[in-house]
Amino acid sequence: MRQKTGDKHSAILQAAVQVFADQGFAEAKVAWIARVAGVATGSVYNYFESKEDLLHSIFRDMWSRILEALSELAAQEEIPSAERLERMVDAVFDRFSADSNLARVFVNEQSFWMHKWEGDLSDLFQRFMDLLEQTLHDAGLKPGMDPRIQRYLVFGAVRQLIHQWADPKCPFSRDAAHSQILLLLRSLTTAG
Amino acid sequence: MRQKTGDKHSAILQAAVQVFADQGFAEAKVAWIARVAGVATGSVYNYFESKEDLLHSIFRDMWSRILEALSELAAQEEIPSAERLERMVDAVFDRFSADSNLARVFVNEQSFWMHKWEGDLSDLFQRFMDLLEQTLHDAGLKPGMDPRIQRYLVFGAVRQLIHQWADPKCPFSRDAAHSQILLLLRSLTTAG
Amino acid sequence: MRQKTGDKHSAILQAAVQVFADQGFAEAKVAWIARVAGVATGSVYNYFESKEDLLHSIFRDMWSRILEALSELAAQEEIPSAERLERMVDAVFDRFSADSNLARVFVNEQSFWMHKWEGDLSDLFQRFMDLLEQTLHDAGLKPGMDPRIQRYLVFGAVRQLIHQWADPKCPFSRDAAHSQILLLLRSLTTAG
Amino acid sequence: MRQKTGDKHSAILQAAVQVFADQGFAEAKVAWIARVAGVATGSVYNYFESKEDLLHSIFRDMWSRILEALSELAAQEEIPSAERLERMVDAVFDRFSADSNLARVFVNEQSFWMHKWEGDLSDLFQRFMDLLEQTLHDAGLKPGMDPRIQRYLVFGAVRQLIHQWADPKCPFSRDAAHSQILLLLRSLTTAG
DNA sequence: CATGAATGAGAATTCATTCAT
DNA sequence: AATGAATGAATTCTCATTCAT
Repeated sequence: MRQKTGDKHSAILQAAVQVFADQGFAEAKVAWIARVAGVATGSVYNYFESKEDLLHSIFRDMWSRILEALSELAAQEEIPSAERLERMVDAVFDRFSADSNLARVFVNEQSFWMHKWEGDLSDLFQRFMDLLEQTLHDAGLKPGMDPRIQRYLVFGAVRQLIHQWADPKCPFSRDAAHSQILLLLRSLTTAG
Repeated sequence: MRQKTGDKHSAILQAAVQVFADQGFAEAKVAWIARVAGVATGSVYNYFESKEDLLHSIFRDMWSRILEALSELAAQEEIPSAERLERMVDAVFDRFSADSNLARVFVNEQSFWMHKWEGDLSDLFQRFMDLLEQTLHDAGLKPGMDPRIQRYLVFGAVRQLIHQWADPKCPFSRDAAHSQILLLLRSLTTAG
Repeated sequence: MRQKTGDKHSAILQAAVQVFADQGFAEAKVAWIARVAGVATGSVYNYFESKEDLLHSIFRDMWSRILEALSELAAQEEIPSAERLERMVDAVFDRFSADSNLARVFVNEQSFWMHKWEGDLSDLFQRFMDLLEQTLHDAGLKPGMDPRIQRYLVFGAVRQLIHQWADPKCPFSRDAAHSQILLLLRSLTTAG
Repeated sequence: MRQKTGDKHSAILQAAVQVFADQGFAEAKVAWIARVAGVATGSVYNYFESKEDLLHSIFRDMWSRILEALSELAAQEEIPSAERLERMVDAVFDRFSADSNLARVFVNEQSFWMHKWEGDLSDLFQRFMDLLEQTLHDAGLKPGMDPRIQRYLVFGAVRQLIHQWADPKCPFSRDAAHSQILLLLRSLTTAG
């Protein structure tokens, strides 16, 4: 049963997510990713430029999907802005809940590589942060709060919860994490 | 050319912080750290077991100092608990404000390595998180908020601010960052 | 310049024998072995675990072949036992006469490494010594001689002749060496 | 209690014998030899040129002492030549029985280094072999036996017994080894 | 496109030796 | 002579990447 071309591309990506999550990018071996994906080592290079490109693709896909979801949300003006904020966070949460390996890659590698790569990926992330800022602003932050800075606080808080949740030894449930982040969001807005 | 004077141990550690910050741990070369420290390559191994031990020592020193400062704070019962919380965050902030290279190492490497090392270092970090939880509890979180989870939100928020602040292109001042994190803390407590 | 043809496994082994013979195991460089074998340094590690594994493989092959020859001999019960003993020694002699580099590796490294490795290789050597003991016993040692000990004397004597013979400056011929060892064997047996 | 100068020299030599026996020359660390000898690393170089010189000194002392003993023996013309041969072997045996670490160094390193060093040490060994040849000749080898070659057989046989005996797992006693080598010697001479 | 053996640049680490004290 | 921290050359082994098939 031959795999279709498209399958191989994503099989490799998925394998890379798993191996990067387990070993970290630096320790991950391309040959091992290929093994996990069920292809030959050389085949990886038929689909990706390099090991680094693999990570880059993972991040690009990840942020593209997240942005796509968030852009839809942002367009739905009938939703109250406070609820839009919560739904944004939900969307991010959902993305990582669905794939704890991706969550671990995000947590471990994003800081370093997003800083190192100065290209399209930073733009994607920037758009995400801008959306978050706008939404925070619309939701009505408490007096004195600067959405340009608060967005980082919110992002950092969510990132850390994802970090904990992606750990198999995490003592609290996804739902508990989720409700606590909502409480934080509400306390930041005048409504809270 | 044999260097005898000076504290090589610290010189190497400091050089390592700088090089790890610039290149990332994986890309950092021991020979380059030695060069920066002004010692021979082999001398690094007179003071540290391995490149990884270098990073471990950096983290141990970092968390030891932070914990020391926080332990003092925690003991000062005459300070109102809400203020203690703010001072705790100040202490962490101060530690990294004083050394932006250390901040970058913290931001880029902590997640991965703290998970990989399961030893004394995790304990140190755990004690930090426990202190944070206790202080949040004492400060009086809003109804429904679980200090076991909120501590991660607070830690993540602070971590992210440090991340931004350590970036030379960061558009806001350390003071602005600081006042915004205080606003967040206050909004989490009933007082806010 | 990518070499595809030929048996790299053997080429590397053969090169290793030569280089180990010339430089000694400790002084031999893997890169040099690769050069002699006409392959890239890294290719050595496609076929062998380590430099030590290279030596181990040399010894395993050597003893396997010798044991194979001796086992055949031992099975031929129609040959008088005294002659079997001589033929055994011949077989060992032939093996090393055919490859003086192998002889030098045997002479220089066997004592140390056979003691250091406690695994399958020792078993192989043990079987060789047991065969020798049995053959000495069958050939009829002189009164008072213990085959459990005499086998070491015989082995040591043969080993030393190989040692001398493998030296380019050796003043006597292979045949002279051979006839002298036969005289010794005969003097050990009642027939002598 | 300060050590006298002479003590340090021999303390280092003795430590070197032990460490070379345990680890092999190549794996032995000068720093460890110094530790065992109870001196500083640098002190080794006050008494010896190099690590290799240490081994060289060990061999020179060893062969000097052996030759000294054998020369005495050779001079005692009142002793029957057959007995002189046996006493020669005894002397060699005694030397190594008294120091099993020295025996192991002899067994493991002599072949390689004696070949590598082409100087005074080879001469010493040569004189030993010449004495052995002369003694074998005097003792009266069986017809057809060439003392130029038989001396190697005898040397190799004795060397191998020393090898076995120096192994802690050796199943036979020193005395058994000794009596078996005497039986071999006797069978080589017409008297046997 | 698929394969996986071959490549070789690169880096952490070791350790014999030196030398300032 | 004694010390032991400092040195840096040297080497094994790794692994991302290539390319002949």
